[in-house]
Amino acid sequence: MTKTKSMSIAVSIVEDDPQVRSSLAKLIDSSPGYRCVSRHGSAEDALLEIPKVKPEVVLMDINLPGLNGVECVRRLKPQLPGAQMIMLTVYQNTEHIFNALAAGATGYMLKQTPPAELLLAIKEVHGGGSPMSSHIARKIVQSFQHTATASAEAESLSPREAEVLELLAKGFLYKEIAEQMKVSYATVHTHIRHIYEKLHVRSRTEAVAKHLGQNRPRHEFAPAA
Amino acid sequence: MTKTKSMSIAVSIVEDDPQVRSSLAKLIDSSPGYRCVSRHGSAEDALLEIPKVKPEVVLMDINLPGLNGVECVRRLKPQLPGAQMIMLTVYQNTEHIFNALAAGATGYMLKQTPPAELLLAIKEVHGGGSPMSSHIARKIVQSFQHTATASAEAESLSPREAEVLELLAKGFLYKEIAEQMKVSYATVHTHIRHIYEKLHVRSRTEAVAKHLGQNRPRHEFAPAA
DNA sequence: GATGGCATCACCAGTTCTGGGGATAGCGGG
DNA sequence: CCCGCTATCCCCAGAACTGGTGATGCCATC
Repeated sequence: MTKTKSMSIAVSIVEDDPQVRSSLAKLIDSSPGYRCVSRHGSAEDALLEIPKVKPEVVLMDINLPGLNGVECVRRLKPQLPGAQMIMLTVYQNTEHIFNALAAGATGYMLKQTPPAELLLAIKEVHGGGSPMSSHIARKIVQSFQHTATASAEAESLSPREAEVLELLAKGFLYKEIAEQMKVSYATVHTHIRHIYEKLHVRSRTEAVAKHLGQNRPRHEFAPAA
Repeated sequence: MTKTKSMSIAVSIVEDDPQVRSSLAKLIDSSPGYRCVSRHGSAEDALLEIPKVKPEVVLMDINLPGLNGVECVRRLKPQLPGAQMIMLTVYQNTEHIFNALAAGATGYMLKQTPPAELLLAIKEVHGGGSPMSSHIARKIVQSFQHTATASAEAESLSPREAEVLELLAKGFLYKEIAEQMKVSYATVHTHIRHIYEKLHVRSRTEAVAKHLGQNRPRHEFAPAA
C-alpha cells in the first residue's frame, strides 16, 4: 500500500472469454487507483504485447486455448520480473496451484471472487503481498504439513517387507510380485498385511503414498539470499 | 468441517506478556461472534490446559519463555487436530514461518495487525482458510518458485479428473471420493477409467506413482538447526 | 527352552477395483 | 448441424485386494 493514490496501478488482462475480459477491464478502469493498460485473448498475444506494455500487475486466466496461463506466466516472468501475476481461475486443485506459483505467479484467485476483493488483491500484490482465496491459502499451507510423520514407521519394516513395498509402489499385482520374489502369492499377501499394520494404512495406495513421500527429492527453500 | 456452535468461536490465547494477553482477551470477548475461553502465559500451561478447554482457534505467540510457540503447536496439534492455530508474532523471517506451518499452524499474523483484521483472521481460519499477513504470504509463495515444472500428461487431464486423481492419491475409496466431490460412484468410476487411459496406466497405484513422481513440490525441513 | 520376530505357506469371506457395455446433456469447433 | 470432449449417471462380471483365521521352521534373545 504505497503509491496507489497519486499513480494508478497498471493492469493487463489475459482472458479468452471476451465477456469476462471486458467486464474485468471495465471494473478496473472504473475504479480509481487502477487502470487497464492492455487486454489479451490468448497467451500468444499476451507474450507478444505485454513485454511492450510493461504492466505492473497481470491478471491471467489459467484455462486459455492454445498455450495455457501457467506456461504464459513462465515465459513472461523472465522478461518482466517486476510484474506481479495473479492467476484467475476456477481450478482449486493443488496441482494447478503449485504449478502456477512455481511458474512465477504471486497471487491465485478464484474467478468467483467478488469485484471489490479482486481490486484489493491487485493492490495487495502490487504492495508486496500474495493475495489468494482463503481455501487456496489453506491448501498451500497444508503442503508444509504432514512432513514429519512417516520416518520412524518405515524403519520398522523388515527387509523383505520393504522389498514388497517397493514393488507395490510400481503397481505390480500380488501375483507378479510373488513371481519376482520367487515366493507364493500367500506370502506376498502376508507381507502386505504386515506392511499395512506397521504403516497404519488400509490400502496399497496409502502405503505407496507414504513410501514415496519420503524418498522424494525435497524442495529446499534455502533462505538463501 | 466442523464446529458445532455457530454462536461464537471459542478462542484460546497463549502469550507471555500479561498486557498483550489481556488486551487480546478483551478484544475477543468484546466482539460479538467470538469468545475467549482460556488464556495462558506459557507453553507449558497451554499444553496442560488447552486440551481440556478444546478451543476452536488458538492464538499462539511464538516467542515464549521456556518452550516456544512452535513447539507448543507441534505438541498440541495431535491432541486437538480440529483446532486451528494462528501464530502471532513479530518475526517475519522465513525460517520461523516455515517451521510454524510445518508444526501445524494454519495462520500466521504479525502482532502489529490491527484488531479488526485479527478478528477477521480468526473467522477465516475457522472457516477453512489460512489467514496471513500479506508479506508472509509472499514469502510462502516464493518458496514455490524454485520448484520444477509441470508434467505433460497430467496437463491432458480435465479439471475434474485432476481432482479425482488427487483424492485417489490420498487413498480414498471410490465411494469416499464420490461423497467428497458430491457426485455418484459411477461418475467417479468413469473419471478414473479416463485417467487411466490418459496416463497409460492400469491401476490406481501406477497413476498415483506418476502423479507423485512428477510435479508436486514438497517442503521438508531438516530438524532445523 | 520359552518368547518373539521373521519368512514362508494355506483357506475363506467380503469388499473394492477394473474394464466392458451403454446413456444423457452441454459446450465448442468445424 | 454434427462431432468431439467433458461431465454426469447406470449395469454387469471378473479380477484383485483386504482382513481374518490358521500353520511351519528358523533364529535370535532372554
